[in-house]
Amino acid sequence: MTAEKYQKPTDAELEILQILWANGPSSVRFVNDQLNLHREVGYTTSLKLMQIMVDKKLAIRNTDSRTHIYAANVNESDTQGKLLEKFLDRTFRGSATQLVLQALGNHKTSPKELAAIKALIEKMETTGD
Amino acid sequence: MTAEKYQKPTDAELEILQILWANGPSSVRFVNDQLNLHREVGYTTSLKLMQIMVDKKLAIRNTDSRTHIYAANVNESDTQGKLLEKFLDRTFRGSATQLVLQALGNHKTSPKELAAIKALIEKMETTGD
DNA sequence: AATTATATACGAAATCATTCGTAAATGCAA
DNA sequence: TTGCATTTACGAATGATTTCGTATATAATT
Repeated sequence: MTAEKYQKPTDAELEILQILWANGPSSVRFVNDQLNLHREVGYTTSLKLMQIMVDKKLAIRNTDSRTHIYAANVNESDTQGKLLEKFLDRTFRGSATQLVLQALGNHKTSPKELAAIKALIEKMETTGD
Repeated sequence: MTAEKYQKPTDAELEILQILWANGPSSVRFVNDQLNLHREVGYTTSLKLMQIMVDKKLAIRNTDSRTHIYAANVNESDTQGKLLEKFLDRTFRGSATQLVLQALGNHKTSPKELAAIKALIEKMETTGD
């Protein structure tokens, strides 16, 4: 299996993308250590996943040195947007409003964050028309 | 496999829950017809899924008549909340704010909905302290 | 140089979700 | 009653994702 078209990351792949997004280009060892902060994952498991991600073009790697360095090859907010789209349809029948109400209702959001969201809404209210 | 502890619905199960939530207690035939409005699913596939859902306690069924009647056994907004929680962690590293900004940013939300969200935020701003 | 540690490659096992074929039971209609 | 349609039960095939064992290569250490 080589050269695939654009594919959405699976859960395990997304977990790795998060690490690459947060930390920049990284070795398998580093990514595996990060994963193991939360749950147990074997080294070769992480390696395999990251190789698959390269195959899917979700990541790229630099093989100059013996320790290959992997980097995300997809944009964080684009990816989030696509996943959100699907989640929204599946879980909230497409109602962004319902989702937002749930998200704000269930989580204690700081005043500062609330203000930021309100600001965005107000901007949308004037611009959107 | 009988009597399981609380489990999250899979994608296919969630699709069926949506139908049960929207339409109330239903037969397999009805659910299968609804699913087939969108995509092709065999009758026994739907049946099997719904049986699994009973096993997982996601649904209950009434077997009085030959045609069993299935009903959701989990609450819609509770379920949405749990799924949201997981999605939020996986995709937005737990930042509800980021998710909300994406959700509002990407989808054209009507002025009425924006107003509703703003109202909620304002209520939270006064209550929350 | 020999040993040990660390890396990649690869295939295949394990797990989980989805799909369906087939058999058996039940009700309905001719 | 006989046959046809509809239903449930069950097991197993399929497919996708995740996990890991083993082989091999490369570098570092003694």
